[in-house]
Amino acid sequence: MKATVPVTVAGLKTACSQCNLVELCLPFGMSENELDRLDELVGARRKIKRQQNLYRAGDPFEAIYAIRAGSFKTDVLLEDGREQVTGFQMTGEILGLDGISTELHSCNAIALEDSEVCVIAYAKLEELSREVEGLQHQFHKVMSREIVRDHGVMMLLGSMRAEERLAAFLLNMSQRFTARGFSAAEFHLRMTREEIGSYLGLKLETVSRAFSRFQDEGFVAVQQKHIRILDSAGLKRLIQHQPCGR
Amino acid sequence: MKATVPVTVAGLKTACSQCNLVELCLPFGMSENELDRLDELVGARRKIKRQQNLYRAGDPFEAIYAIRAGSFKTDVLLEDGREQVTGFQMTGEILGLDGISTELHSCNAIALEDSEVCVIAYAKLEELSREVEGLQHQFHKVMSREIVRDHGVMMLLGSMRAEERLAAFLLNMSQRFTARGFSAAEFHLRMTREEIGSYLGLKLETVSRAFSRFQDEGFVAVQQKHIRILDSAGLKRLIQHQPCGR
DNA sequence: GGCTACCGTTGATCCACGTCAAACACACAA
DNA sequence: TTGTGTGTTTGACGTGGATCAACGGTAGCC
Repeated sequence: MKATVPVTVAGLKTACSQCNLVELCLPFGMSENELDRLDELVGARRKIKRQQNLYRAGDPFEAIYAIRAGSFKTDVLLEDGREQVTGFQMTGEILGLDGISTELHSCNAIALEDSEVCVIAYAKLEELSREVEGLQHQFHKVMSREIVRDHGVMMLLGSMRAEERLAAFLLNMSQRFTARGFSAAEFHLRMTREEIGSYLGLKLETVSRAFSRFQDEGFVAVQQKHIRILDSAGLKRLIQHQPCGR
Repeated sequence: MKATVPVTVAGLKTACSQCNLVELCLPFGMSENELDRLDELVGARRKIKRQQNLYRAGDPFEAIYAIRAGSFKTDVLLEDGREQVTGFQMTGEILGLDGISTELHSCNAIALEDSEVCVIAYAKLEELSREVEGLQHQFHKVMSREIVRDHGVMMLLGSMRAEERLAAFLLNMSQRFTARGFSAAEFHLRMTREEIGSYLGLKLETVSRAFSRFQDEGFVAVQQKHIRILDSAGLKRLIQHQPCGR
């Protein structure tokens, strides 16, 4: 399929084998031979502007997406307009797995900044993963990891207090930035307080107050979306010692 | 479909092709030929007594499990003892998918009643699903469905009020009993109020009060764990019209 | 059949977080 | 520069669900 796309320099750039996100993404753990075959898989790239949808709930499912640059949120909407953010995704992470089950996407994926994704035709992925064991295995791991992550979010939402949730969120972001070679202590959040709140099951005012409290306590320095973590051990302590409340 | 496969008594007992749960379980959508091959896959069965663990967080992951009889809960524990129930599973549903990502189970699976599962060696499943397209596809659907389900739970936990959560829970249970040929209106819950509460992010007293309220309003008749749904439309209405609260 | 432990219900009170409201900060356009 | 809009912070107040406590029902077990 990639051969059918008129390719030049742009085409070259899509090669997974050349991508520095390999170790975060689908190709992780694959041998060089396998990686070469993988390059067949990734067709086009697609640029998504800030605030635009990569896909919407109800869209027919045809492909999954690997984030090459930028970041996204996924959310589900209730008919009465309530929004639940189900996740924030960064480079190297995979979007669209929700669509496999019904062949329709079940949530919305929206770019938090101008972003770019690699389009992975799903039919082709299934085909290739029947031949390439490493790909099959890694794909299963990616899906399973999403399930485990979701269970962690349930823990957050079901059993933790507001400040614990925010602390867990910040530590998680920090860890993911680290994995991408950025500072663990200082980063820029691409989402609003309202989006954080929706993800954490809190109102934006509560998120804002928790940020202020963390700042007062010396855990973090907050300047709008710019976060500096001053005492990550303190944040970790916060998570375990609080009585629940729910 | 069933009639065409001649099997010995011993074979009968494990054969997926003979199982009346086929249309709820992994084999769904597979052709007859494919089903025959599937019978290679399901090794032993295992009986689990009420309150016993099928597996625990931290156990090495080797197999996934299809519930043949009975029901389970899965939960994750925080170090300080807080429990979050991440799901309730019934016959035909698959347990253990969380283990693929790290090759360790990340949650506990506990039988809510004396139960029996089919043990599906994971290595064998990967192998066979490289050969049997229908199995591969169905397996992916099962994983994806779990992800979608989890997003629904996040919606519950993050954006719904106590009574909405319980209404959604009851409707979900009803729908799943229906899919298994049981009454949609009358069923027996195998879990305690505390477990329901943990799943829904509520305290057991709140669950109990919500049940009482539903009974007062004529939505359901509750007698301990025995539930009769009198007005499912009313429950559905409850879910959409309430202002949020969080 | 009666004991005992667990489970469920209900009431009174409390508090974490939601709601409402006002002010501020920053970005971008005219 | 001023305006306009979106996002953030902070305060005052209200409330849904947690907590604490007492009691009643049911099931498992001698």
